[in-house]
Amino acid sequence: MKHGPNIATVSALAGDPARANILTALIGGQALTANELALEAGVTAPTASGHLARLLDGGLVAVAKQGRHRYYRLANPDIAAALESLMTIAELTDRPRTRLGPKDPALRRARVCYDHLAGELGVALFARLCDTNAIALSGGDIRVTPSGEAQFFRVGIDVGALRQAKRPICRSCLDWSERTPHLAGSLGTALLNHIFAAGWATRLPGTRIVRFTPAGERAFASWPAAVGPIEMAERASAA
Amino acid sequence: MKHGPNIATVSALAGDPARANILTALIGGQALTANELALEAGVTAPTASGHLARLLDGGLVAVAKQGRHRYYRLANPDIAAALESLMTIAELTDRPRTRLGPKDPALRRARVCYDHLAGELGVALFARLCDTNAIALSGGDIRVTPSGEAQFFRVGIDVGALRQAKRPICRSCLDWSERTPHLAGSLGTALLNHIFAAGWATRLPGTRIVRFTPAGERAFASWPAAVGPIEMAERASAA
DNA sequence: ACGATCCTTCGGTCCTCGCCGAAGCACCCG
DNA sequence: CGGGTGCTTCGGCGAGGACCGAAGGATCGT
Repeated sequence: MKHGPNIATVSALAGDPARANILTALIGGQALTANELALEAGVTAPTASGHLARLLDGGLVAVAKQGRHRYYRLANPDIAAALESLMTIAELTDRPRTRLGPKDPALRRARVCYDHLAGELGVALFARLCDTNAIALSGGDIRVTPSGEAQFFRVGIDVGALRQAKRPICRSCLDWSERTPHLAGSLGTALLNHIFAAGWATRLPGTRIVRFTPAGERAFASWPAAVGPIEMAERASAA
Repeated sequence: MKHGPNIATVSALAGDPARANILTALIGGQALTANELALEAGVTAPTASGHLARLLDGGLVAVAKQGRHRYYRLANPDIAAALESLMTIAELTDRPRTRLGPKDPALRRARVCYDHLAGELGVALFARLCDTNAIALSGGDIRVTPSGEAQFFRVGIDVGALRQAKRPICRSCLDWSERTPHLAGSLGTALLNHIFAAGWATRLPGTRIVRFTPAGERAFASWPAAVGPIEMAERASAA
């Protein structure tokens, strides 16, 4: 009567409002202390502590103690992806059609999804990478094409180096606000890091919101630049 | 302090063992009666009825009354996709490393995911379609290529007709046993229907298992169409 | 070494919710 | 129009667990 993995235990963990708030806060990607999470969840410290112990036991979060602080974070990027995927169906099924707060439009525009970019701009980036053939489907996984690798190299991202790590380079992550995928994986992380390093955007403290400067958004809109035929030839002959 | 859709309500619905069993049973794709679901969940009829009322209210399932029977089914294919995605992380985080029953290998081999094929063979099919350039990434969505459309047409699947419906043709769905996507959407449904119509496989009654005949599996292995020499050359030069 | 800060464990209260048996509708059949 | 079947509602029981205040480690600063 029951086959396959048991959904119930995991769902029950995410099913409590306080724990859901904690998990949602952690999608931001940065590790938070128990007190910060208690505040975020709207419960007292002891209550939050109990919840965190449960999440830890369930394998959804991990902890790193540093002095008298304990920094909690999601156990791995897949958890973030699953949570976003849960949000997509919550968005559909929630009865009180999501009373959207003032920050909501900004969240939908651009936000952090654990360690990569999500929202309209995240989805747009993904679409751009597809349209310029920088990435392509390959046997159920997403792959960086040779021309894409050259593109990324020109803007300072070394895909070859990313290949060393065991973590997947490209992974799709379903965007809850756009209902279409955006790019996760180590390449997604590298791209987001570049956006911050270039000063195109900053994080709104304490939220997942990514705020682009006007100039930054202009630069981002045609990034990474498509490789022209001349550069292609140069690069080919150089290699 | 809380932004975005509320995960908690949806997760709480899936967080009860009885309800989780009900939902898992419904991933099979066929609508089941309240009594069948009660049996599946291991609870009495009144209890199941209460759970179903809750799932209905939460928008996770839909019901169609037919005579004195009430047939319950998942509210839409996206729910099935989200549930499979939940299974992927349940598979990772569950403490008692998934005691696999006797049917488990068959489930992993090939199973129904609401209305399309999942498991090893489902993932293999998806990979084959990518490798033969029948489908490709396009702006965050999966698209049927012209050559793919011709391929499908040859085996009796009219993609043009599928385009009439508002339902997306291609959609990726994360496979919990393979941890890599397989094909959902109306094309995925059409492909699965073809598999049954051709007599290559049958459903094991009362389960999600799809049992291929030896001959059927051989035919399926190089389906829809072997790559012609011209396309092969194209791919070779591209790489 | 002392207080301050962060976090957890403990004890106790309260309430939600899962569960069943029995009764009540709704519908089909003879 | 009764009897049988499928499903739901009702009443009551019991357990799990969410919550907080207070107290107990652990660790830093001075």
